Formats: sequence, structure tokens, C-alpha cells
Amino acid sequence: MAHNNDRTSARRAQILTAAAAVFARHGYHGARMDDIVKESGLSKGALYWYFKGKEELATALVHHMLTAETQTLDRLLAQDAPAAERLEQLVRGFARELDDNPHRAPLAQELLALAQTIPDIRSCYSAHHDRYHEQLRTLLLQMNSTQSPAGGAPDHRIDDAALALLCVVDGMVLRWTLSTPTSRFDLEDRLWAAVSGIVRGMDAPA
Amino acid sequence: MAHNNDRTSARRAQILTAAAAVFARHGYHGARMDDIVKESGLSKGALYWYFKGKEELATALVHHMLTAETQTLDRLLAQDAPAAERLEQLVRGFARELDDNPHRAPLAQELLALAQTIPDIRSCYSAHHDRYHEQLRTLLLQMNSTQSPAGGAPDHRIDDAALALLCVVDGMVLRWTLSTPTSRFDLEDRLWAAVSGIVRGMDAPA
Amino acid sequence: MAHNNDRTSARRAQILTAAAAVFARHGYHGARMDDIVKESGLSKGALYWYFKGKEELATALVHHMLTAETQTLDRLLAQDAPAAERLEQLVRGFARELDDNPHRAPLAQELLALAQTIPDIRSCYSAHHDRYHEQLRTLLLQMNSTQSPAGGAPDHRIDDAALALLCVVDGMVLRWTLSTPTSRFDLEDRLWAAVSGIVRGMDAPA
Amino acid sequence: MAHNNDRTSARRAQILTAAAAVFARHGYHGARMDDIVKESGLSKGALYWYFKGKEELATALVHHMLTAETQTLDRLLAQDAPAAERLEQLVRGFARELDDNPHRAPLAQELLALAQTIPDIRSCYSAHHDRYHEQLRTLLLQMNSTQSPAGGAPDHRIDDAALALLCVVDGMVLRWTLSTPTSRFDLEDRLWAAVSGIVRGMDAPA
DNA sequence: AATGAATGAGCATTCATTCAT
DNA sequence: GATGAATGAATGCTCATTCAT
Repeated sequence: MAHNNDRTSARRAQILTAAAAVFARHGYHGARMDDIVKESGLSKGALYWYFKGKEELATALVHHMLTAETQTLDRLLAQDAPAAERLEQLVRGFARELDDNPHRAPLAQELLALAQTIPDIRSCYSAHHDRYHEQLRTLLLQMNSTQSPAGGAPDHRIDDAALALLCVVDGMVLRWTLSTPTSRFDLEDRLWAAVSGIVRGMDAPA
Repeated sequence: MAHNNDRTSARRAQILTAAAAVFARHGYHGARMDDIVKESGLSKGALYWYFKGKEELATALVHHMLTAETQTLDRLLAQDAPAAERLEQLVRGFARELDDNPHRAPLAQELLALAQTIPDIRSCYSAHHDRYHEQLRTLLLQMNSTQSPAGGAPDHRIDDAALALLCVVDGMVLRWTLSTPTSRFDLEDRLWAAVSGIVRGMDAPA
Repeated sequence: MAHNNDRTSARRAQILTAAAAVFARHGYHGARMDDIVKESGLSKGALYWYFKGKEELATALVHHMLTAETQTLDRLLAQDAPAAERLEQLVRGFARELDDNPHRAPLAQELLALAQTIPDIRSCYSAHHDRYHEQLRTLLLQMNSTQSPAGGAPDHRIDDAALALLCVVDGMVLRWTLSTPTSRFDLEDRLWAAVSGIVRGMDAPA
Repeated sequence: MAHNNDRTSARRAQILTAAAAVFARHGYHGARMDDIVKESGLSKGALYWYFKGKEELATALVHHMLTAETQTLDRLLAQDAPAAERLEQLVRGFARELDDNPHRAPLAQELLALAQTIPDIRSCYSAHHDRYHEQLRTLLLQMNSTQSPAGGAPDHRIDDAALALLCVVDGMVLRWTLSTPTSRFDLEDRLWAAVSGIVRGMDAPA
């Protein structure tokens, strides 16, 4: 019977959504379980019926977000548009989503910070980084072979570029999140500019 | 009386060192004031005599670290070695220092995370980002004009590259900090590879 | 319909057995209803269908154990063996049963402790004490008249001896239960030695 | 400086007294730390400054009570009154004290029950039992040699009697504590009667 | 009869901060 | 300046019990 599972995952989602909201508002440490309970509309007992505790809440949230990200990239890799186009789509889509959901970025930073302290979360991120790196390398390889049938950039260049891409994204989101109203920049433009630069550098002569 | 001030700054330094150690070990939230007291070898009353509270401890620590970073870069800008060389020196020096001080990176991440929550710390980072961006832009301009007297890359390219450089550094340190013994990479090599890529991309044709 | 009652008492017995096991393992306060549910193999709803709550579980258990004890003594009193022999049988049988069932003694102590707190249980024990005292006095009277047709010990001596017997049993079980592997003594031997001493003292001249 | 220690032990005593009162009233499990705090007149922080937690409170209390008991017996053994007289003094004094302090007995039972659950407390009681048994054996030996210079009862009889004495005391206090107003008996008389019986039985012929 | 999801009052403990000495 | 005992609000979590199904 899927009934039971449906109910269960509905409840878990309900709670996770509430937790995400409260974590985004007050940070993980500033969030009280009571706040999440209130936000979820359930009772404290229900929350603890579905999740073992505060840490599991955070871990589940991380898992959820990273899984979604991986799937997005998977979908992109499976498309048959030119690789360069797909990369741009990825980057701009990513930036736009953050831009449109003001809570996403602070929440993500908050959860990321927990990786320092909570081993399960650390593992999630580690695994995700590796997986994402691999996916990106694949995309860059496709770009490279398409662009210049002759071969283009050597493999190590591609590898480095993939890593740089990953890092520049993380770093820029962080900077953007921390920017003040005064110093705030346009995430999409600047991120794409940075990515373009790295891609150009991939093929350029030393 | 300078005596007084000496004593005072010695005590403050002593406490900050202790706080840095404990924050690195347990994270900001996991650190108890008692731990810091014990680590510092002073008494609880003394700690509160020199610092208003836990937040001020963190803020002072951030201030200290960011100031040091700015000064390093300032010193570099004032040298008369070729700009490209100075950039490499900066990046490699930065990487090596992290590599040699295992606590530095986790501590930095922890403090960075506080920027989300503690306004004073957020301001510190915002200001530092802007300043650092400016300094880096200056360095890249020097490289550009040196390399190709004709002019080389247009200004907006340089600006983008400076930002990308900043972000790629932050992002890579983060990734490196989170990497497992298995997936750990060589920070200096990879960071320099990324930086090189971005610099190459700065001048490369679209 | 006896069907109904059979099912009912079967279920109740099933639950009580589970409760006894869990109380013996974790103590009354350390036992969670969930543990008892799991141990019983039934559902939480079922448990609460047959018992009003945790206290009733304990009360029923006490009732059950004390009733069994009374019946044992009743059976013994009805036998036609010499009184002295029956007393020895009683004491040794009692000791052996505890020796053979490692959980019995801690469970009994735990339930006894509840008498301080739970009025219903206190009443059970009070009543049982009186009843048991009476039964034991009867047995001692039989011994006395058998042994020395002339009359032997005066009544008040018999009464005191009966009480002493009761107390020495309780006290020794307690001590035995609390004894460490190192200091553990042979319950049957020592208990019988104590009982013999008291019986001897009953007839002995001041 | 004894100042510090004085203050410390005063506070600890203050807290322990409060804990004893509350434990006697509500039992260990029924007692809330807040109650003890209120009763002590201190603050919650102070309580936790002097005691690690609820368990340590109980353990310290047990320690305190058992130490006092041992000392009483030690004092008795050191006196030069006839042994028989000292035994009577011990038993009657013990009974009277319980009779005069209505809280003592329930508190003692409550703490004793914790021995089943809390290892530290169990150890306290185990050690105390052994020590007390030894002290009592010594006293009985003195009685025996005094009474009949020829030698009197054999050693194993004395050992058994000592154990029986210990047990009968524990058991009778328990029964007395559990007795209802209706069935309540005079502790001093009955206890002394039981003890006398055991002592008589010690020397009596089989 | 039976299930198990849901409830929520209750509670021990922590820890940043203060202040009398 | 320095000490460390004292404060008490804050909080994550438990678990006996209920009740819709």
C-alpha cells in the first residue's frame, strides 16, 4: 500500500519545508525546534516521529538540495543541444533561481557551514562535490570535442577548468550572498562572465 | 602610559589565540567560553574584562585575519617584481600557508559562516571583499599593461577576471577544506592552475 | 462467552509477561511503554486496550506475584508433612526459585520500591504482609505444638519469630540482589541458616 | 585557605539537605530539579556548580547517610560497655531515630531502590553491607566471648547471626515503612524482639 | 478489537554573562 | 585588574497517553 508511504513523505516534506524556512530565517543554531514545529503546523511529537532530531533535519535538507542539483545537471547532460549552450543554460538557470528565491542562498550557506561540524553533512557534500565535478568534466569534454574536432585543449586543462568552474560558482554565490545592498552585483551576468573567462582560458595558449 | 597598552594588547592577543584554537576545534557554536578561558590560561573575569562577549571575540578574530590578509596584498603590490610573478607568489603563498596550518582553513570557514548571522562580521567581510577586489584589479591592470603595451584586455574583462580570481580562491579553499582524505587534492597546484586559466581567459579572444 | 475471556486473559498475560521482562531490565521508570509494546509483540493500542496505563501494569504485576506467593504458602499449610519440614521446604523452595530466575529478584525489588509512590501498590503489599504474617504464624504454631506437646514457646515469642522470619527473608533477598559477583553468597544456605537461627531462638531460654 | 572549602561544603550540605527533603517527599523520580533548587534557596546554576546532576545528588546523599551509619557503629564498637548492652543500644537507637524522623525511612528506601539502577549507588551499598557485616560480626564475637568464656557458639553461627541481624533490620524497616496506620507496629520493640531472638538462637542447641 | 500516528506537557541540563569580593 | 561563584533564561528531547480510522 502506497498510502502509508505517501502520507509519510508528505509529512516529511511538510516538516522539511518548515525547517528550511526557519533555518533560512535564523540560521541553524538560531532556529529553535519550537519554531519549526510552529512553522510546520504539526506538533512537536509529530516532528520527532518523522525525524530523529535537529541534526537529521539539517542532513535531510542537505540531501534533498544536493539531490535536486545533481538531477538538474543530469537532465542537462542528457539534452542534445550544443554543449556550450547547455553550459550557459546551466549557469544562468542556476543564477536566476538564486536571484528569484532570496532564501535559497543564505540557507545553502548555512547548511554548508554545518559540514564543518556534522560528519553526515560533510559526507554529503564531499560525495556531491566529486559527482558534480565529474558531471561538469563530461560537459566540458563535449564542448571541447565539438568546438575543435582536432582535439582542442589537453585533458588536464579540462580537468582544471571543471574544478575552477565549480569553485568559482561556490565562491561567487558566497560573495553575492554577503554583498551589501550597495555592493550587490548582478549574479547572472558576473557569474557567466567568470565562467566564460574560464572556458576561454581552457583553450587559450599559455 | 604605554605599559598599560602593552599589557592590554598582550592579554587580548593571548585570548584571541585561545579563541582561535577553540573555534577551530569545536566551531563557534560548539565552543564554550569556559573552553576559551581554560585554553587562554586566564580567568573568566579577565576574559570578560578584555572582550565584551563571545561575539566580540569572533569579530575581533575576523578583523585580525582580514587585516593581515590585506597587508600581505599591500606589501605585494608595493614590490617591483613583474606583476605576473607577484600574482603567482600571492597565490602560492596563500595556498602554502593554509597547507601548513591545518587549523587556519576550518577556522576561516567557521568565521565566514558567522557573517550570515552577525552583522558586524558581515560588514567586515563586505568591506574586505571590496578592498581586496580593488587590490586585485590593480595587480591585473599592471599585468595587462606590462604584457601588452598596446593595451591588451579591455577593462571589463579585467574586472571580471579579478572577481573570478577572488571567487575561485574562496571556492577552492572551501572545497579543499571539505575534501576527504581520499578526495583531497593539492591546493597549491590546483589553485594555481585555476588562477592561470582565468588569467589566460582574460586576454584570450572570445 | 468464555471465548472472549480466554482471549482477554491470554492477551493480558502476554502483556504482563512483557512488562515484567522490561521492568526487570530497565526498572519501572526506565521502562518505556514502547519497549513493553515491542516486547509483547502487540500494538500500542492493544496494550492500552487491556491496561489503563503504566501504573496499572505495575499494579497488576504486583497483584499477580503476591497472589502466587500466597497460594504457595496456602498449599504448604495444607500439607500434612511435619511443620518443621514444611518450613524448610518453603524457605529453600523460595530461595531456589530466585536463584534459578535471575530476573525475579530485581523485578521484585523494583516493584516493592513503587509501593512508596503508588498507593494501590502500597495497599497490595500491606495486605499481603498481614496475610503472610498470619500464615507464617500458623505454621510456627504448628511447629511449636508438635515439637513440645507441653506448649513450648509462649505466643508472643511465636509472633515475634514470625515477623522476624518475614523480615529476614525480605532483607536477605535485598542484600543478595545487591551483592556483587565478589560478595555474592549462597542464598539458600544463608537464608536457611538465618531462619534456623530464628526458630532456635524462639524456643531458647532468655 | 579553608575559607573556600568551608563555603563549598556548606553549599553542598545546603543542597544535599534540600535534595533529601524533596526526594523524601516525591521520591527520586518524582523530584524535579526545580523543586530542589527552590527548596535549597539557591539558583539552578549554583546547584549544577556543586553537583554534576541529579544522579550525583542521590549518590552523594547515599554516601553521606551510609558514612554516618558506619561512624555510629564504629563509635559503638569503641565503647567499653558490655557487648550485649551496646548491641541493644545500637538497635534501639537506630529504631528511635527512624521513629523520630518520619522522612528518614522513606528516603532511605527510595535511595536503596536506586541501587538497582545506578551503578555508583549500588557500589556504595555493596561496600557498606560488607563493612557493616564485619562490624556486626565483631560485636557478636565480643558478646560471645564475654558471655561464655568457654567459647560459646561456633564461628559459623556467629557469622550467620550477623547476617541475619543485618537482614532483619533492613526487612523490618521496610515493612514498618510500608505498614498502614492500622497495621503499624512499634518499630523499637519489635526490632529488639527480633534481634534478641536471633541472638538467643545463636547460642541455642540445634 | 486493533493500529500507530499524533499530541504536548514536562524536564534535566547548558552556558553566556554578571558581580561581590 | 582579576577572580570564580552565582545566575536563570533558554532549549532539545522524551514518552505516557489519546484517538481517528
